[in-house]
Amino acid sequence: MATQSTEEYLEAIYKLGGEREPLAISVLAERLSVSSPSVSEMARKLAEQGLASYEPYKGVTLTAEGQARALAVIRRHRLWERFLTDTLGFSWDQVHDEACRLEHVTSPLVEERLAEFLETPQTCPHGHPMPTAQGKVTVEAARPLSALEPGQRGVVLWVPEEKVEMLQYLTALGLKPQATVQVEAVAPFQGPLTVRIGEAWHPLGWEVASQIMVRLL
Amino acid sequence: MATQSTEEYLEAIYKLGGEREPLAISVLAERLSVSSPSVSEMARKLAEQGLASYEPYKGVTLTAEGQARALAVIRRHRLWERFLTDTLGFSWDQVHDEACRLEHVTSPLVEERLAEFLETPQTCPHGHPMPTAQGKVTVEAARPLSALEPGQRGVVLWVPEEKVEMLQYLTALGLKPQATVQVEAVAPFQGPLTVRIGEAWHPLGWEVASQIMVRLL
DNA sequence: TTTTTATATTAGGCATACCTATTTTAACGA
DNA sequence: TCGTTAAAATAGGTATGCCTAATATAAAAA
Repeated sequence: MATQSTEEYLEAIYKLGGEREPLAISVLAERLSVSSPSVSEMARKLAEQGLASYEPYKGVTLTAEGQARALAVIRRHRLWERFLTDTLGFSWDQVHDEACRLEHVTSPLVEERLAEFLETPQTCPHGHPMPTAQGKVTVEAARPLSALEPGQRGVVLWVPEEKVEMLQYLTALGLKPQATVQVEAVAPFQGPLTVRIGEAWHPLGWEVASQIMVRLL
Repeated sequence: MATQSTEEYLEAIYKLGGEREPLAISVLAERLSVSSPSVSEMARKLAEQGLASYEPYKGVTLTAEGQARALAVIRRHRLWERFLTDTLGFSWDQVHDEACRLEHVTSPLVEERLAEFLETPQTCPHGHPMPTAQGKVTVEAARPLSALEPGQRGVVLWVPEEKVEMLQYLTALGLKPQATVQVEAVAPFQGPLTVRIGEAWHPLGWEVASQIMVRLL
């Protein structure tokens, strides 16, 4: 049985792209707020358990089994987020931390019943796609809002889920999944964008815009 | 912050009566399925943290703070049990183990919203009373079904929550909270009872009957 | 090619929460 | 009162998952 800590590593590796290509130890350490030696050690253990492949100095990559485990955890996380917002009435900036704990104590049976109760949601409240119970996930082709040219419009697909202050800011702007946003202007040198959401125009820092993923209209 | 393990000890001590009088180390060890030395050690730590008073060879008792913590955990446990049965449709024999894990990862905010969503339930599915958010609990005066004389009737108040097979057996008998049961006969020497539930008569082992708590009618 | 620098690993420790084996305590019966 | 016994304490050890400090590696710059 995978420990809570193991699940957190698998989830982080997956989200940082380690299901595709070797992920640097330092990147993982940064994300999990632990030291590099701790990550090295865990990488070795994940490899021992067949959940990751790991070559010293080369980084860590999930095996098929590791990916499946990671997606199961991510599915539980996103189901709980939906429950917390849709059923208990939490705002989308409150639910990530709660779900981070609930995801590790959820049996497959509770996962299944929860999904039924929520009527099989297709995304989390931040727009990220829901992996299926079979461990598949379909990620829609997306580009950052910052990549749009002036005059182009996009539909928001997803936003970062773990940044509380940014989520509160995006709430104020109305920048949530399904919202339509038009880029009116882009300042050079990765400068701020001017975007229109509904009838309102807003300046938007490039750094923020680069984290809002959209589908081009 | 109390660890998960700490919470489990507090909960077990409370349920075994250690909120009233010193509880023997061996009783706690048996309940938690750990060795006596492990319990001794944790008893000392609980005392250090001000959650229990502990005198070697005398047993362990919860302090006011320890009781409050224990009741908070028990409240979360019972709220999750209600959620799992009432909202997700689990049977009452499936929910204890799930709730045992969920109870340790539930913030006060989730606890509060969950209670609201469930419309402030007064008991768990097994009939045990719900502690309030303020850490108070009212336990109705009860006696075991085995203490009734032939001819006496009682209303089931609560049954053991953690014994899966017994709960399945009680389901078949219809012996659930609020059910009325009449004792028709009691065999001597702690022998089986004959009880009537609705129109049906059933033999009932004394050991089982002693764990069904009722209010005399 | 050699040196520098960033990154990662190894070495050695710590806290938690368990364990078994051994010793101590307390209570009870002879 | 003394010896026996059951319960609980201490002693010493393990695995997990962290840490810091020191060392090794690999990649980039000189």
